[in-house]
Amino acid sequence: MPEIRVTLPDGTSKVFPSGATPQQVGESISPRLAAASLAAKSDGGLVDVYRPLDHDCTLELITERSPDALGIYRHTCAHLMANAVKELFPEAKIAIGPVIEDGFYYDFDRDAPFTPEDLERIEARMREIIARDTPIRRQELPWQEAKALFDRQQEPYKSELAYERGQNEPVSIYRQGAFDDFCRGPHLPSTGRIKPDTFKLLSVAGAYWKGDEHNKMLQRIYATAFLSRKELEEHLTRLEQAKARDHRKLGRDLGLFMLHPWAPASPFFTAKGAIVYNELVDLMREFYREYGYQEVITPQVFDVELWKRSGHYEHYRENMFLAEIDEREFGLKPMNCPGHCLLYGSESHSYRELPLRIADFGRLHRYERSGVTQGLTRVRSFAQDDAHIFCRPEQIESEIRSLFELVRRTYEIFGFVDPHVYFSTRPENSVGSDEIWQRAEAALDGILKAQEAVFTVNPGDGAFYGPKIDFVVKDAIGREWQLATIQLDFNLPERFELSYTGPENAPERPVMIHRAIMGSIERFMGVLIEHFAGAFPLWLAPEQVRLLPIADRHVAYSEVVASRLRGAGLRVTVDARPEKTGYKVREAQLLKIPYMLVIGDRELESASVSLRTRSTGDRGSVTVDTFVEMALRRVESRSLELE
RNA sequence: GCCGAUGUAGCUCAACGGUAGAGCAGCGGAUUUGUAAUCCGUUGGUUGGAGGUUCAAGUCCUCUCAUCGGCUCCA
Repeated sequence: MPEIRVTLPDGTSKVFPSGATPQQVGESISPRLAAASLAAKSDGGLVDVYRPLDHDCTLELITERSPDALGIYRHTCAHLMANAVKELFPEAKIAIGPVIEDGFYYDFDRDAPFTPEDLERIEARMREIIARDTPIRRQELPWQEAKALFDRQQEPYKSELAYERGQNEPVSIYRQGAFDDFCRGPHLPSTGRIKPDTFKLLSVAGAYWKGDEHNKMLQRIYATAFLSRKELEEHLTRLEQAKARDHRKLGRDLGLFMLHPWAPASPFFTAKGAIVYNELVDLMREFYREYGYQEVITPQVFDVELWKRSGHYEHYRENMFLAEIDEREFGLKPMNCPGHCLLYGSESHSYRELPLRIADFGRLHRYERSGVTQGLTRVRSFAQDDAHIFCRPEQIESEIRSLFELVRRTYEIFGFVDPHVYFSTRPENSVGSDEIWQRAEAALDGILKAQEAVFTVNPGDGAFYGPKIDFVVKDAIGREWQLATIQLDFNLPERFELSYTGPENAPERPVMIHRAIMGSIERFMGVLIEHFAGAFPLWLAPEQVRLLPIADRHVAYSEVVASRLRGAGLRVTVDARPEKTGYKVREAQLLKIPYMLVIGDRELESASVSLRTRSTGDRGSVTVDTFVEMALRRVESRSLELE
């Protein structure tokens, strides 16, 4: 009998008869290891524990401790769920069921929708199938046979997949009892290996077959699973906590913004919310002074001639608010760039003026399809910390380098330390010469590498007019939000025939850099609310200090202190209601007001205040001067700390 | 836009097809209070909107609007 040599992770190797399984290899090391193995990794590829090994190879048994374990476990859970659905609803057709970041899902085609009660039944049936401890077995077969099998089972989606995948690779199916699934594997060796209290079905959602909106909409069941009950519970707790810092809930509870059905997806900022909003804008204005930007104000409504010239009428019209007035068609601006091109083009420019950095906080309106809008993070009416830099090609690199610094410095203030960077390169359908694209991409690439930034390349995902860099941060619920964007544009200057006079006294074409650091102020604020769970750093807090006089006789002194603080530029209120201190403290805490100053007889006598911070509670007595000095220092440095 | 869910007082939630309610908030009064809820009283609603079924609709049906979870989209 032929023999094979199996090399283990510790470097040792053993000889086994050909056809030995990872399971058997494991048993030769330790029966406990074999029993704990979910799957195995051989020559870098994942295999089932019962898959015969037929040549010399490396082998690593995958236990729960392995990083590959969770994915395999979840994938087997997905099959288990589909198995249960088919038993309960034989008419449902199975589509695909992949593992995702926090769990897995499975798509089904069925006329009747799945109800929450159905989910409970499915979960219960999954546990029954676990109790049966049905073996799960892999079978490799020619794609024609796989397709024929699924045709017999009237599973059109699986049949289609078998046909498509079979053209390029060998195919396999996994069978557990009467349930067959088209799958690459590997899987746990039996349904009994899933622990019955480690998964949970979460929700039902519509999803198009193959993600194409022209295809049929299927029903997707989202679920999650972990290797232990404890981890599952921790995950569910995290979801609960995320809900508590949802900016839509906090926005209402803290009185920051509201929405009205008559202005769908267009937030109203209250006086408090507007304070936060304007502090964000002021921060950018401060940077603009330092970085040499000039701020402009441009119109909201333009004749569509502008949008035809810019290309928006052709490429962006479905996202624009259009209106016909006086037999003329107008469009509300969705972006500032075309307006800035008109501004640039309205006078002649010398190369000596460049780079020209034109900033604009103008309101933008984009018609977002109903169903895609969300709180502050996806809206129809918003402003960006938008700017367009008109420069010479050789200035691109230093401008972008400086933008990187600006992004880093801005995000640092909020404690966003690791935005993910995406670099999108030239798409198929693009404008501009090869030479200038190469230069643009090389510049971006060089800068990214020089920054030692970790970045992901999205080949061919750039704008048609130039490559772009996006910065993405994660919010409290793990959703990723694109904030900053930097785009190189050779197209609009061409379309608007922009020029400047070069050193040779000849007209030259400027390059445009579109850039936003916060992105949309609305979205940025939404992300910030979640990031801080509503507890804004002092400089952003709408109400920075609340004075809490203990009794009526302390109110007058409290007003004196309040005037002193207001005079120093702090945002202060006095809670003079005849309530107990505990009541006032509770309310101030719930509003996440950074500082509470309790004022009673002792403070009155010593011209002091008793300081309480929202984060650490009672800090004892300080003089008013000491408090003002400390608070101002925190505001001016935009500190994230309160003391 | 598509699939599904939800919509009752400012907020959180009740109400079998049979008289729309509670707590908190608000308002009035009492209380003068030392670091997360003092007590009493009280206002508040075209049950998102429009139709329909029924003796009777918050409840059932149709349409519509908004929001939520996804899909698609997201220069």
